[in-house]
Amino acid sequence: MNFEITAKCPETKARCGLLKTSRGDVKTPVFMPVGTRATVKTMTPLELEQMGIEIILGNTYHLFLRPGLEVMKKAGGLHKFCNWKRPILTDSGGFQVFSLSALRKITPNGIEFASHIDGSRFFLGPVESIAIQKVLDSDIVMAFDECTPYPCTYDNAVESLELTTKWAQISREQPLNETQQIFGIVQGSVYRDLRIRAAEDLVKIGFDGYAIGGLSVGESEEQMIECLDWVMPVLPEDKAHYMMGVGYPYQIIEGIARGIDMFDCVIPTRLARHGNAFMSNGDTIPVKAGRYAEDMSPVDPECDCYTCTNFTRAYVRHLMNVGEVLGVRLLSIHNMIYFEKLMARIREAIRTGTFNAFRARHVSNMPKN
RNA sequence: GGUGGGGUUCCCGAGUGGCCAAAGGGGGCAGACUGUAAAUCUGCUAGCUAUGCUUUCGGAGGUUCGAAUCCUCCCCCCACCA
Repeated sequence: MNFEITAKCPETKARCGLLKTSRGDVKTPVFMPVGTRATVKTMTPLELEQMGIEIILGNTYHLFLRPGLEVMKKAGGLHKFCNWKRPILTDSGGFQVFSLSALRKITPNGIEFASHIDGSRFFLGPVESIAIQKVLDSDIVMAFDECTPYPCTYDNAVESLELTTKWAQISREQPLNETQQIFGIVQGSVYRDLRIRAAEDLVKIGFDGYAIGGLSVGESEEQMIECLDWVMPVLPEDKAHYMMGVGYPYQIIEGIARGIDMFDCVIPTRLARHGNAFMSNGDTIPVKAGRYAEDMSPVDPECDCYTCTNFTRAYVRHLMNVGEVLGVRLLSIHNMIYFEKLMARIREAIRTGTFNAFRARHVSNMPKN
């Protein structure tokens, strides 16, 4: 068993668990920082470890293009290359099918990409993606899927899902290193029957864990939650559930309430680079804005991270304003710790049976749309 | 002292008779960001009693229906020569 449930919320589907990998266990619910190009932008592995980060992401598409497989082989895999000793989950490149849609051509066996760097052509399908992830030697491999865009007609969603399911089967059949696990990805856009069928087909194939993809691509908050409500009852309870690409704190909390164990999102690091900081209640403030130019209070008065205990909003705003990299780093440190501590608080709330109350306190932060 | 070049909106800088409140940068301000083509992108940036009017292109005059653009004088800056 690669997943063990250690506590359950009496009122919701939330649970605490341990995701077991050969490079260590991961306490869930977990937020996984995104390290697309073999780095969680601006952060050192030591800093991440000290924050309590137990698993990060890497990306098949980006690492395949640069530095390329020869370098990865010579380095002895992604862990050694970037000196991260804890688990790594690699995304399959399926999201790039979505985000780089202008540069691709879909075929039955995969995607013909024009590299966003130099335009050179290459092919990425389930066979290629898994083979690359085998070289990367990530602990959790993701099946190669097509991240369906939104909006999407029913017919297009059917067509897309058929490919994703076929590719899931092929992905599952590819050889992996002994220590590697592989997760399947539920697509199906915002259509109930497609989402349910997608989940059922993946369960039939049988994966080490199950992800829900194709969310936070433009659909409403309600639609995102609805998809979880359709899919979660179909997924095996004793496997890890991963909500891909999500999200904001209130979205994470709602996901956990529905039985999600794993999340990843660029939000903490990207917003940091763009000058925004998370507050303890889940809101963000634009620290780089002129209104903070003379604000001598900490970025978040309730936070005890290195940034908040040593520097003022005025200083961070100044650094951002003049383009000093330290501003970006200080905000990245703060936002990363905010997310890690949010997850720790949630795990504690689940263990002590107070998760639903915790959740209620965060509901007010949900935007109305 | 002589010769040449130049002074433009917060800054740099384009414009050399009407399509100019004046390109483009920068700076400033606001917003966006969800399995990272993102330390990025978008919008606004003279004033007003606002489908129009007022002030603005070193200063003062002038030519013209009309001037940032042409003419005269003045002030200042830069380069080279003495």
